[in-house]
Amino acid sequence: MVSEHMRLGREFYQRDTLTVAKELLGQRLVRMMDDGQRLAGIIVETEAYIGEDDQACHASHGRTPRNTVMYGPAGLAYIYFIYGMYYCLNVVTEQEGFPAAVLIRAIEPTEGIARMQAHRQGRPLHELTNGPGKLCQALAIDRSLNGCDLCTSPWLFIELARQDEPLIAASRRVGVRGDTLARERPWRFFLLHNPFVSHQGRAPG
DNA sequence: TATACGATCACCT
DNA sequence: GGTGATCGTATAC
Repeated sequence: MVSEHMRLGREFYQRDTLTVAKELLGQRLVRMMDDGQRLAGIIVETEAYIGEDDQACHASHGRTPRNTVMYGPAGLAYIYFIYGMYYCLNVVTEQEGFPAAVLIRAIEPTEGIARMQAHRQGRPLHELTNGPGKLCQALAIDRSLNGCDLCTSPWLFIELARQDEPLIAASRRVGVRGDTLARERPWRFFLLHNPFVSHQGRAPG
C-alpha cells in the first residue's frame, strides 16, 4: 500500500544521475512555508551535472566551500546563488564523495499558486516557475535551504506523483559555455509538449 | 585587495 | 535578436 503522499527516499537519489534526472520528471516538488502553507508543483524539466570530468559541473575544478554539498550524500539540496540575483535548486545524486546533482529547471504549479504569484510580482501562471531562478523565487527557496536533506526536511522534499510513463525529450543543457563536449551533452530532460518547460519556442539547447 | 564572470531573467529593439 | 542588473566566488596579483 503506497501512501498518497509518499516522499522519495535516499535510494531514489543514490542511483545513476541520468536515471534520477529522467525519473524526477512527473514527481512533485513540495515547499512548506513557515506558516504551514504548502507550495507544490510537478517537475517538468531537469538537467544532469556529473562529476569533476563534466566541464559544466560546478565541481569541475574540485571541491570548494561553494560546491561541497555536491560531494555529500544523495538526497541533499544543493542551492547556489547566481548572477547576483537568483537561486538554483539541485538534488545531489550518486554515492557520497562523488560530486553529481540534478538541476530542477521547471515545474508545473499545482498548490499555492496565489502565494507563488505574490512571490513573483503577480506574473501570469505560465511565467511563475518555467526556469530555475523563477521556480526558486516562486517557492521562496534561498541559501538558507542549501544542504538540507530532501529525505527528512519538513520544508523541502519531493513526493512520488508520476502516474504513467511520460513522454520525455532530451536536449543540450541551457546556458552552458566552455568546451564543446560539455555544451553538446544531451543531459537536459523535459516533458514533451508541457507548457511550463523553459525556453518554449526556442531551438533546443 | 582586485578583478572577471556566471547552470538567469526581464526588458529592449 | 541583444543587453543590463547585481554580487558571491574563484583566481590572480
